[in-house]
Amino acid sequence: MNLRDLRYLLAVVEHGHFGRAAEVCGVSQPTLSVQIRKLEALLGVTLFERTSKTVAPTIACERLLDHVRGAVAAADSILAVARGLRDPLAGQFRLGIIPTLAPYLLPLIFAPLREALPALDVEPWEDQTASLFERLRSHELDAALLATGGSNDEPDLTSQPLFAEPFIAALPPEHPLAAREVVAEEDLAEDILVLSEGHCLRDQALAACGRSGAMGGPLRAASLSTLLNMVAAGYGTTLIPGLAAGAAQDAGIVLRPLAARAGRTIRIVWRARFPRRVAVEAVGKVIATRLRGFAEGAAAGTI
Amino acid sequence: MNLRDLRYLLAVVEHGHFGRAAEVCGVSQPTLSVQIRKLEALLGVTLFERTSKTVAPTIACERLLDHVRGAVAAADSILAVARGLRDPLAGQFRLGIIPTLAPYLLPLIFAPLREALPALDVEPWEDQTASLFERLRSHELDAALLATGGSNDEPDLTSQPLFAEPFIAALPPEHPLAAREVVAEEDLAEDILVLSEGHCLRDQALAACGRSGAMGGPLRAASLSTLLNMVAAGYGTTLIPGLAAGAAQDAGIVLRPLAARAGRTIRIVWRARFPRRVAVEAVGKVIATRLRGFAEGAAAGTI
DNA sequence: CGGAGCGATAGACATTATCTATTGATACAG
DNA sequence: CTGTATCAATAGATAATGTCTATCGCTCCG
Repeated sequence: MNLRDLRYLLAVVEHGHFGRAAEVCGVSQPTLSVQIRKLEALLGVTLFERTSKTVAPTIACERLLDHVRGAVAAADSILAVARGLRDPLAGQFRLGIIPTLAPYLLPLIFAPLREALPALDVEPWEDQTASLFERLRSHELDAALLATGGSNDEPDLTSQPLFAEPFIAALPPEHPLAAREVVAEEDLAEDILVLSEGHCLRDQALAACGRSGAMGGPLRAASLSTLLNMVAAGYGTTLIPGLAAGAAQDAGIVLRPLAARAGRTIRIVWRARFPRRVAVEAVGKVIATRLRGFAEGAAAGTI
Repeated sequence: MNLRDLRYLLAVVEHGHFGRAAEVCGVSQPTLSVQIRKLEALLGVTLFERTSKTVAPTIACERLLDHVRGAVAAADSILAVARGLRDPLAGQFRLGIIPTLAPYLLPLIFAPLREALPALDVEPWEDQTASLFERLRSHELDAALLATGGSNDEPDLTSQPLFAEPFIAALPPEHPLAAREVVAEEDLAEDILVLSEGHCLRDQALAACGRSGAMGGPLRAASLSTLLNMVAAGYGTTLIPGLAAGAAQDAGIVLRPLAARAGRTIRIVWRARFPRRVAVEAVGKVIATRLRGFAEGAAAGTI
């Protein structure tokens, strides 16, 4: 069965005349006659009672009409909805973001995203790196903002760097290192506090100060916010990402630039075959633009 | 857009695999690939994210899925409903019947019709001849039981005689003619009562007794039932159709066979192009069979 | 690095739709 | 009652579309 023939059928019902129905459908009258006959053969039902004067739908035809109209309407709605889905810069866009980035980056990019891509409905999803990779692969996310990778160790995923985020030394006010203008990464190694496992920042912070393992004990913060509170309370030092500087200062923490300028690169990652690459790149561009010049200021301690 | 392609789409969504979906659809894998691509081009939307491992529907595709399923379901329902409409001996059958026949014939044929054509839903419609012709022509009726015609004066209609219905003289008990065994039609002419205009029986009764006009006054019965009451009350005589004999006797009327055996032929009439001719003929056959042998008995006064 | 699995592509072929021209039936006017 | 007009049906040619087989290119995996 063909939707075209169903439209022919409706046209004949509406006009009660093969010739005029054909004209409306943009085909010749014989075409309509033939197709209607085929439809009748397929359905096993006579659809019209034809005379040289009138073409009247049979009772069977009338019984079918609602269903026919339903099918045609559904088909039309497919076309209509598809038309609304054509724009790759419109509709849902599920963006994963790591927890050490989300609370500090999102407030900065929401407004620019809304301005630059008003039709794009960006839905943020906060989760740790490994989980974001999973969700990317299972098509639950369209893209993710991560601080890892960049190499080609994920062949099915593509990424693009958006901005560099320097780390900053975070010290309790009474800490000896707080007296210095610049802090060497290695000097933090001794009493550094880190996030719980699974946070990429944990590994990066340890790597930056030259430690391979983590310090023991229960003092592994589950969130960066908790970590800041712990530092402020004098439990130790830490490295924080540049965008968290404001929150750290609010917590009463002393910030110092790092001697070797350790940091991380925030990248946007997506499936290589994701068809709305333009949306990914548009979102990436908005973020990169918003964060332009941030790295230098943050690294220099200018918050 | 094509329903076939929508089914292909659903198969790919269901199986997440072009090859298996193709197998299910009974076509080759390239066919499916091509048709899906065409559909994507038509809709302007990428429907699947393909890798060598997986075929995942895009968000746009998921947004469309409900509508696609709706269209396919509607198409299937067309086929299903049509299947139920295939039998010409099933479904609605609107049968017009003239008022001087309906109340006496219907009780006789309901049971046989239900037995012989259990799936046929015969809907009787009582109206005068002219009105039945109109409704036949406007497709409001599928067939009609009439006592007129039979010739080819209605080129767009066809008819078939079902049974002969003799007229019977109906007399008040005290009427002089009631003394006779057989009444001559002409003897009724003097004080015959007839139905109001529009009833074919009126003209036929007048013609049978050799009168062209009707008798004046307010005594034109609107229904045969009224006419019988009037005769019983002694207002005059009349000719009644044989099937009404029972009702006439119940009213206390004396019945006598007619000398010249005047009568009418009941025919079933339908549009020449009506596609369910088999249904018409089946109904006609049931009626004719039920009334077989009736004419002789009625004419002889054996009720 | 080679084979297996998968979707995409190319080109031949088959099916289906559509067209023009015509027929046959019917209604209407002279 | 005959010619004309109208309409759907039919025939045959042509165009459009779908489908097939064979093959490619990519990716993953041993």
